[in-house]
Amino acid sequence: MSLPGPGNPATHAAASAGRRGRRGGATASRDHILNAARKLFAEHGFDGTSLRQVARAAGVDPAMIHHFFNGKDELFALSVELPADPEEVLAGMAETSPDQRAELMVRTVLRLWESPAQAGLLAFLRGTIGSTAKTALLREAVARRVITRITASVPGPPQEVALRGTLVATQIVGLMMVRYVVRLEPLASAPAEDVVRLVAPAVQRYLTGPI
Amino acid sequence: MSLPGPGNPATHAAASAGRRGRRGGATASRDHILNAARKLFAEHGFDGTSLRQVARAAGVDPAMIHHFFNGKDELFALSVELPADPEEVLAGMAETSPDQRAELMVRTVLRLWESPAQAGLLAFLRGTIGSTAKTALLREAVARRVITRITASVPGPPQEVALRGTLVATQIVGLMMVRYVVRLEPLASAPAEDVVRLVAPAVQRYLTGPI
DNA sequence: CATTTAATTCACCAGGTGATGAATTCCTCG
DNA sequence: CGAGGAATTCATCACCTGGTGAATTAAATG
Repeated sequence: MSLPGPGNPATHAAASAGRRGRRGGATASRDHILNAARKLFAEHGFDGTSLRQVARAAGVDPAMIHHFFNGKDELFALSVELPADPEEVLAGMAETSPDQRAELMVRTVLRLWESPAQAGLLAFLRGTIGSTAKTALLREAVARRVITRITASVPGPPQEVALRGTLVATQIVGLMMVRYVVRLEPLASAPAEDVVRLVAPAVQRYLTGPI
Repeated sequence: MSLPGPGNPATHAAASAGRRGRRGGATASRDHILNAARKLFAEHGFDGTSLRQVARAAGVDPAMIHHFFNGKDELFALSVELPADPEEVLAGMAETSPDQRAELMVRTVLRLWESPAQAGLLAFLRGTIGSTAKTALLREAVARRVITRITASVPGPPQEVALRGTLVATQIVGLMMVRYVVRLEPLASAPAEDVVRLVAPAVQRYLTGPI
């Protein structure tokens, strides 16, 4: 509740319910829609969220969504975009020595999930895991983009390095699921520093330890 | 494709399309429906699967589902039931020494996911992660039932033991997600023995190692 | 054989879905 | 001031959803 940004929705929308035509003053409906969409997509996933729900939460007529955005897909895409550039983050990975990469990875994951991106990430996860088709896309993206960067310049035969990459994924994905999706206590409210101290060693072993 | 059990659906259903009333011979429609439901729920989750899809895949009139089952919820429940009794499995956990429990856990998880229960487990995961309400239920169940069994008789202050439990969950959940839901290679097709050898130590460290 | 019971199909219902087009009102630019 | 464009609402559309009730046919039971 109480995100920063445009204030309480449905203020003049409620005041002028049933009245047609343009409202006075600057409009914030687009932002209201985006905020409501972010929240609802994060809570119920793509299929579980209807445009009418979004419109209701934003205090806005359902048709406005089609006025500002081209249908549900574009709304989802625009409300889910990450604030950090993934390429940039991943480039930083490859530039760090493999021996200290685990700590950087865990730190990065925590920072990302504790930023305003959390709603978007949740929406992305929920929407993606919900269907096999989207899961396949995720698999390709993760395999090609993420895992190769994470295992860059890790010594060993390629097949073994690839295996290390998926094992690292195992630990990182599990951390995200338990701490941010299912929210199991006491891990969910443990300080970030503690989490880094606890799980980075496990990640490091998968990445460069004995196998 | 080609599960064991009742043969090709839609055989006499297709042969007698449009003809009303009871068919000759023994009927297998109930099993056809259950099989189709298992598969579709596993692929698309609860909300992502419609009764009409199930009926189409089973080669059966949609109304048959309501004839054999009491609505979508009962169909889901009956098609998703686990072959192994969770209580029994978890009891076995508590009876094993904490020092060897990690290997047993990983073995058990792999055995379960490589059994016919896989479709049901996938359906359960997809259906559960898709909505916040069901995620909350999952959290309660996991916290109360599973984690306390897993950490039974692990030495240390309760708060620390609880933390260990969630860390273990982290690794186990990540393994399930990467190997069975997202199916990242080469982990997805690695032999079970290799997986046990690779991830059981990490789990064991979380459970009884230094913290 | 007659009666009951189960399996199957069909024709619906009320409600929700994403989407479209017209009508209305206001702001901005000339 | 007048014209055009942007914001807003309303009334729809076609489709899909889970679910119900009746009609038809076969099997099981007496």
